[in-house]
Amino acid sequence: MNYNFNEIEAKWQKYWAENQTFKAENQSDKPKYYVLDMFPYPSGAGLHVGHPLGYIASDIYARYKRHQGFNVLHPQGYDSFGLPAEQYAIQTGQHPAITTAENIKTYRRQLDQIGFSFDWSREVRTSDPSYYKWTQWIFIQLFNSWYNKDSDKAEDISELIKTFEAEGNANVNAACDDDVEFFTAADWNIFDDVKKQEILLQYRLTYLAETEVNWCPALGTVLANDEIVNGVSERGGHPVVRKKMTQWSMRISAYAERLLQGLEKIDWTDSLKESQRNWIGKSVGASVKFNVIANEAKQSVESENGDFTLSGVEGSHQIEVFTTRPDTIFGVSFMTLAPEHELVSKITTPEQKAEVEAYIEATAKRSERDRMADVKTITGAFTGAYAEHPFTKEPIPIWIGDYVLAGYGTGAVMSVPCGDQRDYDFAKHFNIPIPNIFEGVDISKEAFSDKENTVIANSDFLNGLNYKKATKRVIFELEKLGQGEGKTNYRLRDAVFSRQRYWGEPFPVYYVNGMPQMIDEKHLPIQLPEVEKYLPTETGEPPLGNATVWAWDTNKNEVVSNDLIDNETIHPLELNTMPGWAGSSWYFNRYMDANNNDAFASQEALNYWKDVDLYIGGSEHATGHLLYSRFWQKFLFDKGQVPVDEFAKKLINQGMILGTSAFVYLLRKEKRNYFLSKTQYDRYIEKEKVKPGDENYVDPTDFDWDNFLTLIQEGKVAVENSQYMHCDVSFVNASDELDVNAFKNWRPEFKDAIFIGEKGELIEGDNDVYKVGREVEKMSKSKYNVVNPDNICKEYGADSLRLYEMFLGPLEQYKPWNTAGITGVHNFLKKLWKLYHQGENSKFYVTDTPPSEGKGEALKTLHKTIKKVQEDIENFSFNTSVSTFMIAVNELTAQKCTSKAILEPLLVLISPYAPHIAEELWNQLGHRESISTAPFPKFDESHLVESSKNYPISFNGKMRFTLELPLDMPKDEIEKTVLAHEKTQDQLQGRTPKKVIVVPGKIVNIVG
RNA sequence: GCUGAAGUGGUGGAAUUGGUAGACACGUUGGACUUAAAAUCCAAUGGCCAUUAUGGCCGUGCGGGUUCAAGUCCCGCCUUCAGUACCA
Repeated sequence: MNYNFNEIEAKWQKYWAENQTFKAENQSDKPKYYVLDMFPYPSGAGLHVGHPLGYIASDIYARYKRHQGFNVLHPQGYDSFGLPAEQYAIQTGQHPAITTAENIKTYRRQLDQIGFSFDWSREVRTSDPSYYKWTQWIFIQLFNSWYNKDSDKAEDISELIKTFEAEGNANVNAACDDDVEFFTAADWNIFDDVKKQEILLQYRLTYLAETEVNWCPALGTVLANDEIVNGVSERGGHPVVRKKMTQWSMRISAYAERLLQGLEKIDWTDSLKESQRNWIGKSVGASVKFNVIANEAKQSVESENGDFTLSGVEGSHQIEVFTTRPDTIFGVSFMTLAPEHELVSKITTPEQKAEVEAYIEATAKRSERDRMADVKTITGAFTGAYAEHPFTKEPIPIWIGDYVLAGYGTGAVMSVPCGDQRDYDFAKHFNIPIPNIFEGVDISKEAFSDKENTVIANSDFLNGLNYKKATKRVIFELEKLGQGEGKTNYRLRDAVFSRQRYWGEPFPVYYVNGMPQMIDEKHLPIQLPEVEKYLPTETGEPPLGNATVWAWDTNKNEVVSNDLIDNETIHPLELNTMPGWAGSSWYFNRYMDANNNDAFASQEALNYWKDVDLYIGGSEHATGHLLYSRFWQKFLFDKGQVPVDEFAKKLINQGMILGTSAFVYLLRKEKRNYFLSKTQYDRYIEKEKVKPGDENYVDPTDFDWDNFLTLIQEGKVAVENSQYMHCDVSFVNASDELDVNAFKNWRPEFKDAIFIGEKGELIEGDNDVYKVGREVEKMSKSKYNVVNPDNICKEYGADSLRLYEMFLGPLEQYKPWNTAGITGVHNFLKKLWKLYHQGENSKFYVTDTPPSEGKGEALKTLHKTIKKVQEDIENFSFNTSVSTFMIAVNELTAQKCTSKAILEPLLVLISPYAPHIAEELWNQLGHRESISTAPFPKFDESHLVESSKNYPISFNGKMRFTLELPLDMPKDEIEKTVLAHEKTQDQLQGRTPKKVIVVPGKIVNIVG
C-alpha cells in the first residue's frame, strides 16, 4: 500500500466529523486550555495559502495540549458582518445574508480539507441573530452604565440617578463629557424628562452625541480612527473628511488608564503592547488656564446692524492649555490655538478679523491628508488678542496655527519657543521673541527640549530648579492661583460606534422626542429589516431608512410598519448599524457556551474556561479589535459578567505569507499613451532638451509609433522603468518565462503590445520568449499572485501543506511562499510512510522486536526527537521541529528500524503536525481510538547519555580537527592527550603553546 | 523623527547559557535505474587557492572593542521591514 494521501485524509476527516473527536466539554477533571484563532471574515475570494498559517500553528498547539492531557477548547467561527458583502449586494441586489452564507460554505470546505481540530459545535457567526442578540444586549448594558472614577469601575446608571436626586452632580467623579453643567438635587428634580436624558447621555458608557467624525463620502459612512490609514480609508483608500454628525460613541477613554496598566499582566508581544501604549498616548503634565485680556480700546464686537461698536470682550474668557512642560511657563512668548478652537471667533479683534477668517478658510480646505503630508510649511495668523501670564501678568499675543490640533488636549498650547521645536520654528517665522529660560544653553539655532538636563533660569521662583522640582513647584503655585493643576492627558479618543451601513448589527434603540430609548432585553434580538436597496436613501439617511417595517411598537413590543408611527406608542427605530468591531469584541466569551439562549454564556462555562490561554492572529488588529475587546472585557468584568478583566493571557502575531508577483513591461501601440503617458513622454523630450523644430522632436499630438520605437532603439528616449502591470503568476513557469499566448488571451487588449525590458529597453529578437519581473509582496487577488490551498491539498495533501507552512520559517516572521519547496516535506511524508512499510507491495511492517538495547541507536533518535519537539512546540518554534522530524526519519531509515517501541511513539510526536498520516499509521498499528487521545511520549534522559565526545580541537579559536575522547576523562588528562596528538604537533610546528583551555564536554582551545 | 523587529550560502532558514557557522530543505551539478520521461535512490554543493590524498586563506550588514574563543556580549554607524507621527 502506497501513501495515498487523498484517500487517507478524506477518510480521517470524515472520521473526526462523525465521531466529534474534538468536541470540548464544559466539565472535565482535566485542566482546561483555550486555544483561539482570530476568526476570519468570509470573503468571496476564499482562502489563500497565507490564511491558514496561524490556524495551523494554533491547531498544532491545541493537538499537543490534548496529548498532554488538557481539556482543550479550540473553536472557530466567522466575523460575518462587513463591507464587502454589502458592496456586492449594492452591485448585484443579492442579499448579503445569502452571499455570506455561500462564502462561509466555501470557507468551511477549505478549512475542513486542511484537517483542523476545531470544535465546530461551537461555531459562531456575528451576523446570526442568535449571536447579535447578545451584541445588542451588551450595548444595552453599556448604555445603562457610567464610569465612577472614585471606585474606578463601571456602575449602574440607576445609582447615578439616585445621587443626582439626592445631591446633584457636584460630587460625582465620573468619566463624562467635558462640558457637563453643574446642577443641584433641586435642579435635577425639576428638569423635564428630555433634559434628564440629555444629561445622562453625557455620562453613559455608550452615548449619542454630535461629534466631529471621519466621514468617508465614497463609502458613505463614518470611520473610526483605526480604520483610517494615512488619511484615507483602510478599505478602498478613499479620502476622509471631518464632519459633524450625531453618532453613537463608546466611552473607551474612561478605561484609558486600565487599558494601559492591564498590558503589564498579559503575555503579548512587546511591539503590540507598544502600539497600544502609543495609541492610548498617556502624557503627564499640567493644565493651565490663561485669562484673555479684555482690552476695551481694542476689542469690539459687531452689533446687529453690522456696525462695529467698541466694547470689552463679552464675559471673561479663559484659554485652557495642556502642557507636559509646566516648568517652562516663564518661557511662554505667545499662545497658539487650533484654527477650529471655539474661542477664536470670540477673541479676534476687528483689525485681524479678515486675516484670521481667511486663514481658517484656507486650513479648512486642506484635506487631512494634505495637512499630514505637509508639516514643513509654517502657517498661522495673529488674532489681535492677548492673554495674561498667570505669574508675570505680562500680555501674551494669541495666534492661531494649524500645527495645533483641535483633537488633542484642549486644542490650544502655551508656546515656549526656547523649549519646543515647533514653537521655535513658528516664532522664527513670525518674528516672535524667543526668551531663553535655560541656564547655559545656546538656543540661537534650535530649541532645547532635553528635560533631563535642564536647569531653569529667568523664571522667578523656578530659578535653579531642575525639570522635576520646577514642575512640582509650578503646579503648586498654579493651584494656589486657581489657574491650573497637575493633569494627565490621553490621546485615546472615544470610539464612534455608528455606521451608515446595512450589513451590521441593528441597534436595539428607538426614539421618543428625539431621545434614544433602549428596547427591553427580553425582546432581543432586533433583527435586521428587509430593504429594497442597500444604498443610502434619497434624503441621505442610512440604508435602514429604506426599510418600510422599521418602527417600534411599545405596546406590542415588536417591530411594525413605519406607516403606523404615531409618536405615542409607535416610534422610529435607529437607522445606523454597529461597526465591524462590535461582534468581534466579545466572541471569545461566546465560544465558551455558544448555544446558550439565556445568556451570552453561562456563568459556569465562563468560570470554567475563564480566558483564552493562547490567541493567534495578525498584528494589524493591534489598535482596533485587540483594544476594543480589552475594553469590553473590562466593562463586562466590572459588571460581574465575566470572571477576568483581560481576555487573552498570551497572544502571538503570525507573520504574513507573501506572494511572488510577476510583472510584464509593455508598450502598447493602439493607445500610444497607455503605458507611456503624455506627460511622461514630454518629460523625456525635455530630458533630451529637444524642442519643437529640433531634429529629434516628436510632436506628442502627432505621434508616430514606428518613429518612437526608432527613438527608443537609438536611445534617444527611454521608457520609464515603472511602466509595468501585474500578470497572473499561473502564466509564468519556474524559469520566469511568460506563456505569451496565455497572457494575451487573458488580456486581449494587449494583443499587439510589445514587451519591453524592466528599464524600458526594447528586447532583441522575437517577442515569444519573455522573462517577467518578480517581486515579493502581500498575497492578494488584485496582484494575481495568490496560491490556492485547494490545489496544494489535491496535489500534495493537507499534511504536506501543514508541514510546509510551518517549515517555511519562524511563525512570527514575514516570508515568501514558493510552491516548489513543498516537495521537501512531501518527500519526508513518503519516507515516513516507508518506515512502516516494506517489500514489493509496500506491506505494513512493524515488528515487536525490542529496539537493540546494546547499541540503543533508535532509542537515542526517538528520545532526542521527543526532547527537541517538545521544546520547540512550547517555544512556538514549529519550523525547527519539522527539521527534527526529517532528521529522525532519516536516521531511523538508515538504522532500518522496524521496532514498534520506536515507531509508535514517533507517530504521536508527528500527529499535531501531520494528523492524517499519523491517524492512518496509528490505525494500522492496531489502535481503534484516535491518536489525538494518546499521551505525549515521555522523554527519558538516560537514552541520551554518551560515554564519549568528539571534541573540537581549536588553535587560537579556529577549529582544526576533532578528537574522540571519553566524557569522564579529567581536564588535565584531556590536555595531555590533545597535546601529545600528532595533529596538534603539526599545528604547533615546534612552538610551545602559551595556554591551553579545556572545557570538559565542550571544546579544547590551544593558544600559541 | 520616534517605537518595535530584523540583516547568515543561489533560495527559505538552523545554530540552548559565548564553545565545531551554514542543521533541515529547495535549487543546481554529476551518477544509478529506464527505450525514454516521470518517480525514486546515491554523491557533491559558502567563496577563493592548491590538490593524488593531506591542506591553506577568507567568511554571519559595516567599523571598533571585550574574551582563550563572538552570528551571539559592549560601543559607534549603515540598510531593510512594520507601526506611528505637528500629541504640546
